[in-house]
Amino acid sequence: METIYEEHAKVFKAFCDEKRLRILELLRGGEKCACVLLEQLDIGQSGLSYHMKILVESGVVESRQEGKWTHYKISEKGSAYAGSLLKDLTTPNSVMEEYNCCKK
Amino acid sequence: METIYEEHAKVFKAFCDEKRLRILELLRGGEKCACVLLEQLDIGQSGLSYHMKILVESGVVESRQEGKWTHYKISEKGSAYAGSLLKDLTTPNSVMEEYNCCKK
DNA sequence: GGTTTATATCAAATATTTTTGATACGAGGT
DNA sequence: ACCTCGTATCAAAAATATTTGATATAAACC
Repeated sequence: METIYEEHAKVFKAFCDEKRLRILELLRGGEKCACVLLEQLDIGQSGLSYHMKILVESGVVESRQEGKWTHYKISEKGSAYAGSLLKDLTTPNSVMEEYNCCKK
Repeated sequence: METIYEEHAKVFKAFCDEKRLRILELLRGGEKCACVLLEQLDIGQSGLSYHMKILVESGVVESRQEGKWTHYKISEKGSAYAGSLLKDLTTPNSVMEEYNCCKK
């Protein structure tokens, strides 16, 4: 089992690595097959596979199999979820009472 | 010097760790002094300091010194920036031409 | 001046992530 | 069937991140 924190962290892992940000940048240009990503990035095949797995697991990227090729694109739904999660995580929670320990 | 990718990654590091997500959750309840965070979290003093530094550097949290105490709160501006950055990083870029190598 | 208290920084230990090369698997083509 | 090609997975190495305890710094109080 996974805590809710780990689950949330997984979403943002997509954006925490230079290589993955480069991949996302390429995918902003539209769906790409792994071979295109491979030739644009300074990265090996197994490395790409590793990062694509993290991206897909974050929900921000979705993959589509076509014969032996895998195509990747940014998931609108997943991105929207990440955005609204970020908003949730940073929006003041009015239910909780404000209190301070150490105001003199 | 830092690449734009590293700079962006830094922002989202705030959300990629369980401890930091817990801290953000506490800060959603309003500004907190480090001592309050320390007693709520299962974490040592230097560990808290380490995570707060990452949070502040991400821009999502801001700190305020008051005598010997440090108070932390979620930065509205920083959070908004993170949100819009996330949106940018996942929004299709119409300038770039779509192309695929391997459609048979 | 000293003492106490809150926080930051350092260095070492530990844990996690990323990279790399080898191998396995599965889909097409022959 | 075999061969090739694209991808995933594994295990080991390398790189980073996190935790921990010790020490340093700086503010407030005596």
